[in-house]
Amino acid sequence: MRLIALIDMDYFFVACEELRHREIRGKPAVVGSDPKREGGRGVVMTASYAARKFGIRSGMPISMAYRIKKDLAYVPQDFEYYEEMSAKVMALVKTYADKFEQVSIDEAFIDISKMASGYDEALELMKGLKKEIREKIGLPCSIGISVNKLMAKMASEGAKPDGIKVVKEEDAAVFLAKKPVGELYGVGRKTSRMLEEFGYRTIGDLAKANPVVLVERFKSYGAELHNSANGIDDSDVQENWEVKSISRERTFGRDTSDRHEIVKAIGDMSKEVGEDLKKQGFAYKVVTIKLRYSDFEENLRSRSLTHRSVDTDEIAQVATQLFDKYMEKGEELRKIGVRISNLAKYKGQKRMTEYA
DNA sequence: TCTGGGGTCCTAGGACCC
DNA sequence: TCTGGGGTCCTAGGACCC
Repeated sequence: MRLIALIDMDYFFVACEELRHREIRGKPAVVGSDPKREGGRGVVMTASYAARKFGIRSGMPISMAYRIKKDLAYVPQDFEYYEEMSAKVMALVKTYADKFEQVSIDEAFIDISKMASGYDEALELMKGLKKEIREKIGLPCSIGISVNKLMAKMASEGAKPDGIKVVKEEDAAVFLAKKPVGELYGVGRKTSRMLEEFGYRTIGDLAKANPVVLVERFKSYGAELHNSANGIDDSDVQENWEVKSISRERTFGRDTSDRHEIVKAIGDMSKEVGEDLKKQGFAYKVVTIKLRYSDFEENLRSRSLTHRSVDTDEIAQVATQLFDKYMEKGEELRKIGVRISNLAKYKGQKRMTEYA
């Protein structure tokens, strides 16, 4: 039997800010853009539990949060600081793992099949990890323990906030059955609406559904849905994960069609993308720009280079060419983005042609 | 209510080659 | 004159997650 845990940091960005701003501890606070800044565009990235009591949620427009509660503590995001804190947490988590996979800035799966011989030992082990994160770093987290990644993730949702939950293999079906389909990992708004239209309201409904019918209705995704609803997931904790793309995007303070302003933004973002590329030692092949217009219509335009490149100046050149070629004249842009992809490790000694 | 930024994975049509 | 498949790459878009 496998034993997998998901460590999920609680309200991570705000929790990090509470460490260095004692005055907001336990208070309603959010990390996100400044609602009083020009335009006031942006969303709540993280809300403290005290803020959630007022109905404030992450992803909510910051202007809406401001309407609900003007005297929230609005803290601007500081990703470098969160990355630093994340690295400290992840270093600790690794010491408790046979296998370790970081899935986001504040979440990681670990395989503890060898470190623990059963659910009880796994629970004791994770209590130790949780205590150490709290004492050495000062941050709260929630931990889910089960027999695969999917169930560990689902268990962690039930552990929040600041808890640990074990879901044994034999209890998985009951644990999932009554939850709405939208709570199943991998089911978002669109799919959950479609599922409900077909009459699948709970995860249990989906689990009992005929898989053949699900495949008819959702193609290959149908089979996956059926497995997930039954708590089945054979995927491994992936240790050697490599980044596949690097991107930056920026929303303008107000919509613009000013070429100078846009090209400047493309240049700035291309530079940042290029710096990341160098830091991580990759070569890239594809440059993509993302255009979001005033009406939220979004277009991607990309070009593949003939060879993999490490030339960071070329990112801005290609991105600007794409912009000039595809930007619809007279339209106003809300957001512009630059991405490089089709990455491969680049080792300085080798000649470029080997990466073609 | 009016909507960020960083990612991943999947699908699908067309081009091109054998 | 009309007709195959298979494989791979390119491009665009969509859904999802945190």
